Formats: sequence, C-alpha cells, structure tokens
Amino acid sequence: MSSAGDGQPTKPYHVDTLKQIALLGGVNAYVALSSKELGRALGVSQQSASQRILELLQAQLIERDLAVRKQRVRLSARGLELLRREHADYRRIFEFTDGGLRVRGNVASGLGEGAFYMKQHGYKEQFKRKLGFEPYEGTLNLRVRGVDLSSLDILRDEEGILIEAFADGGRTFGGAKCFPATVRGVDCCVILPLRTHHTDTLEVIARAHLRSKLGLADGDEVEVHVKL
Amino acid sequence: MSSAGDGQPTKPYHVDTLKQIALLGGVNAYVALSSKELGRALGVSQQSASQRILELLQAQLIERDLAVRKQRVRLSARGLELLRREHADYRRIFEFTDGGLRVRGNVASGLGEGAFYMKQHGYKEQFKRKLGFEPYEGTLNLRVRGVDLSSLDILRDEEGILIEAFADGGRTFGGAKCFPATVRGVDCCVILPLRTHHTDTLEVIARAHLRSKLGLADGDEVEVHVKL
DNA sequence: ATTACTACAAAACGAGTAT
DNA sequence: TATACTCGTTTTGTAGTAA
Repeated sequence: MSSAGDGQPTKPYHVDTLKQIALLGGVNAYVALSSKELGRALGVSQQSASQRILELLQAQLIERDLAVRKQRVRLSARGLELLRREHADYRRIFEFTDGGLRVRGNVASGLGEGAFYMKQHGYKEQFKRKLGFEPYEGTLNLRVRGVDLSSLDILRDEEGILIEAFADGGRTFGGAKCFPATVRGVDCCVILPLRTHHTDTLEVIARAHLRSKLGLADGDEVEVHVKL
Repeated sequence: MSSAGDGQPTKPYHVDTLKQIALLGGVNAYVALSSKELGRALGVSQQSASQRILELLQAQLIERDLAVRKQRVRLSARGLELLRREHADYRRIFEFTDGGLRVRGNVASGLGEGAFYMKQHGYKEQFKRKLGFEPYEGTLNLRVRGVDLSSLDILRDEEGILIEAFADGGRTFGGAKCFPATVRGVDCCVILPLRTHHTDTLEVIARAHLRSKLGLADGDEVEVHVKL
C-alpha cells in the first residue's frame, strides 16, 4: 500500500485499474464498462473487477452511473490526478535524459497578486541572493493545459532553488521553489509555491517585464525551457 | 496477472518495482540499491523488496551485481521494454486528444530490402487499393530513439490500414499495418510489419522518392506526423 | 443478461531470524 | 551491516450464486 499524498492510502492495483478505465475512454466522459469487460482488460475475474470498482468508488477515484443493465464509469478529478502523477513518473524516466523540460502555456492575466508578492522584501532579498538577479516586480502567469500539466507534476517533485517562507507584519508568506529557465531565449525563472498543489498556473519571473519585452498578449502560447 | 506478450506472465507489481528502480537511476547504469531502500521507495518491507528483486531477476527484468555488502541493480532490455510499453499507455491517455502523433527519427540508409518488398506485386496491389496511391518503389528508413520509441509502441497497438500477408513464388511475405502521415508537409504513410517487434526503425512510403524530394541525407532528423 | 455477496483458495506481506 | 529464508497473518482473487 502506497500513499497518494493527499487523501487516504491508495492500493497499488488501483492505479492499473484506473489506467484501464482511462484507456477504455473513461477520461473525459462516462464509458459503458461492465465488470466482465473490465476484468478481461485487467486479466482478472468479473468478481474482482466488480470489487475493484467498489473500492475505487469508495476512494472517490471514479464516478459511476449504475443503470439496471449496465454501469457507466469515468475517472473523478482525484482519479485523473493520480494517473497524471503516474504519467509524470514515466516522463521523468524517459523524457529528459537531456536535463531540460519543455512546458507550454498560454499567457494569462494575473490578478495583480503576483506583483504584490514580488514587492515583499522577504522575497526580494532571497531572489537577489539565491537567483543572482532582482526580478521585475510582477510575474508572467502561464495557463498550462493537457500534457504539459504532467511537467508541472515533475517540477513539484523536483528539487529547486528554495525560497523560504517568512512572516511580515503579522502575516506569513509561504515558501516557493525556483528553477532557472528560458522563454523565447530570455533567461528567467519559473516559481512554484511549496504548498499550493493542483494548480494549472505557472509563474515566470525575470529581470525584465517579460510581457512587454516579448510582446506578449493574453492567450499567446509560449514554451518555457526549464533547466533541471 | 497480466501477460507481457513475449515471455512469461508478469505480475502486476513488477511494473511498479521496475518503475522505482528506473526512477532511482537504474535505467542505463547499475545503481546501488539495498532491499531496504527499495522497500521504502515502494512502501513495503525489506523482506518483500528482497523477494521482488528475486522475482524480477528470475523474470529477467533486471540484472544484478551482488557484492558482499550491497547489491547494485539495473533494468534489463526486457525490463526497459516493459516500462516503455507502460509509458506508451500513459502517452495514449494524455498525449493525443488531438489524434495526431509526432515521431522523430533520423534518416538511415536502407539495405535495399525496402525496395525489394515495395516491388512485390502482392504489396503494390494492396497499396494502390487501400492507400489510394502507388508508392515509390523504395522506403525511407528512420532510426527512432529515446522517447519516440514509445510512439512506435503506440502505433503497434493501434489499428491501422491492414496490408495482408501473401505468398509468391514459394515464399511468404508478411503482413503490415499502415498509417497515413506527413513528413515536412508531404503526404506519406508509415508502415509497420505485423510480426517484427522491438524495432527502432520506422519505414515511410510515399508517391515520390522522399529522400530526393525533401533533400534528405543520412542522419538528418525529420518529424513524421501520423494521423490516427 | 447484469452487479455483487459469501466462502474458500491463492498470493503477498512482514516479523523473526539464519547466513 | 547486508540478503533472504521460514512461517504465521493479511490481502487479494475466484467460484458459486443471489438479487
């Protein structure tokens, strides 16, 4: 039994079961899938497949629409997340012998919080000391979708340049992790909060105001090359 | 218990164990890995980890260098192949919602066999009828490496345009599978023999002689876009 | 036809321990 | 320290069958 980190412990074979359901089309929609069919796909009996479905339901890894004749199942958000982490593991094994990771994302308008954080002395001092430059007081937010989400999973588990948490004026500012990177040839850093998980947003900081320097508008797709 | 297709049946948790060994660095080189450490990585006891290693050895999925103090393990070719297939499954789930598959490869000099096969009437007739064009009597061979090998795994399991086996002059010519594709904007087909597995070569056929039409030389890297 | 319960069998695990 | 054996316990799987 291994832990999934977030919820309750996840049994090893649950991942395989989820994978089969996903391969059979249960990722974004309900798929009609009898316990017998699932059993065949998994190489186990109908009874075992039925049992696994019950366990996955209890663990909230799938959702089910149980009609009289045939059930339909699909992955839950939790289940999909579990598979995504698994995918990230395999990408880690096969996809970067070179030591670089490509993440594509679309420019998204920040809510100004980025700038707020970048102005905090506790962060600014650490950036200067640990990254070797003083970043522009704002972040470029990238909305990451699809496959590239697994790149974020990889980064979350990878060691980076640690930006420590601190307190200022009665409130606490959380820690973060940085990785040196480039966007369209410009040196920068991607920054990931240590606590907040399950985000589809990647923040990029650089010496310059990237949005204007690169002539970026909301929705533009950019590819970030992260060094590891 | 599921079958790996080639050898003996592979137990479900063997894949997880191989994955951990790979993540810990045992892909291309021996990695010092005690059964206790492996147990911790897998969330099982030292005893179970030890047992798993023995089973993986028996199944020839790993190789071991057992010194007095500490063992070193690495994946075998078989083990790596198993993981690659697993990776291909996850790619199938996450990486082509769009229906296209990119495969990169380097132009390799054929040994002329491609041309020999392409001249056979049994094949030519089927190409014309099923692909809708008469291919040039030769193939462009691409040597595929690294990540892209999992793309080949995906293609091998995917349904394509079936080219049937036939006999002519006392010898038999094996079946194959085709997928419509493009190389540098030129329409073509990739062709995979039905029997031969574990190849790192992808053959491309087209109406024209691709090598000259695209000005390709041995070693040039090209990206094939396969439609699914 | 389904799903899923019960009762039993097989497999996997881990504590203790030999080497 | 290691690895790996024995053996009792727990978990997982299946056959039979109910609903």
